Amino acid sequence: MRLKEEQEITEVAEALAHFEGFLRRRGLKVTKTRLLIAERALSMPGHFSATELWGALREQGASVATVYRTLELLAEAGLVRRCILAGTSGAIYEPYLGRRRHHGHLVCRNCGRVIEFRSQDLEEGLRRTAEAHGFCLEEAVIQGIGLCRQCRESLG
Amino acid sequence: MRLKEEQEITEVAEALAHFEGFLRRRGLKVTKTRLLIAERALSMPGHFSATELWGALREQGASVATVYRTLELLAEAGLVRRCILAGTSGAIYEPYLGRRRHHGHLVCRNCGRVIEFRSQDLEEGLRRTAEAHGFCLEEAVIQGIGLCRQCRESLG
DNA sequence: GTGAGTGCAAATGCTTTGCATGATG
DNA sequence: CATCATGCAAAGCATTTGCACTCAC
Repeated sequence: MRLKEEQEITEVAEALAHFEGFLRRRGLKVTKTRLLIAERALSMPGHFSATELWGALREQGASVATVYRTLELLAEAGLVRRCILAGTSGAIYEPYLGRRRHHGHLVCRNCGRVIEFRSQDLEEGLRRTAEAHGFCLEEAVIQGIGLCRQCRESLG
Repeated sequence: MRLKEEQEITEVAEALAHFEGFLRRRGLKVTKTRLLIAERALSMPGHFSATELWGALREQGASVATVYRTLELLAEAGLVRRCILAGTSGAIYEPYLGRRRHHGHLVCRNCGRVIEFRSQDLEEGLRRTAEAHGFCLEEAVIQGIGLCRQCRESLG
């Protein structure tokens, strides 16, 4: 069995290859900057904002504008997901690779903690509901807002 | 059986009473401006942005700042829900009264149409998942992004 | 009367855009 | 070598904040 770290590296590499294919299919250019941004974004350990990603890249010469433009492409390619957490005014993204797909979020409204859970069954239910409306489901957002165990106790 | 319109008026009136109680319980003041904004927000036919609501109120002298401040209170009182639709950069709200509670959204990524569906069963599933993590679920966001029937057909 | 609420305008922060320059196919 | 991508800086919005004035309690 491979180490978890190796798996992740492989996963990111595969995703980058996928991204290259996506760019070519759309007649877009495969540039160093795009690959740089994509790699950093896909290697992020969890949720991140565009500004945070930029912070991790600006020393390498990437501009905010390009970070935003590339995040959009990554989202369209399905490699990154834009998600919505409580209390944040800006957009938050997360890498959306194999092992990370099909999860939902439980966001604590008190401490901001985010708990991830497997959401395949709920997504399946949502898919059926969508079909009943003639709607073709491509992506599911399943999220709960409330209090995590700790805050539940500390707030009484 | 009462007319639908009458029901809605009653519903808004009840919600306003609830809001007053909420304000008093929190030691906040019941002001004309707050009630004005609340009434307009709760009477909105569907989803709206803070700016749209302000547009419907500015002639009556309410300022943007107060609209934002009051929307926050309404959300805390559970009378308005902040929801997340595709493609919008700003926050979108919706009245969240009796008949409208417990629904999810299917958002078409092509035309922007929003289909609402009853989500009680899915919410129940989410609640169980949350409990399993010791999380106390207060609000559920269940949403699908994809293509509506029309766009599915027209895009081939 | 007193403290909270409000309007106003300025500030902030995130995101997008226009344009000249540079890299890719 | 024609185009598309990039960086930079400026513009655009949505949202928040500071402050003097006003109103609910």
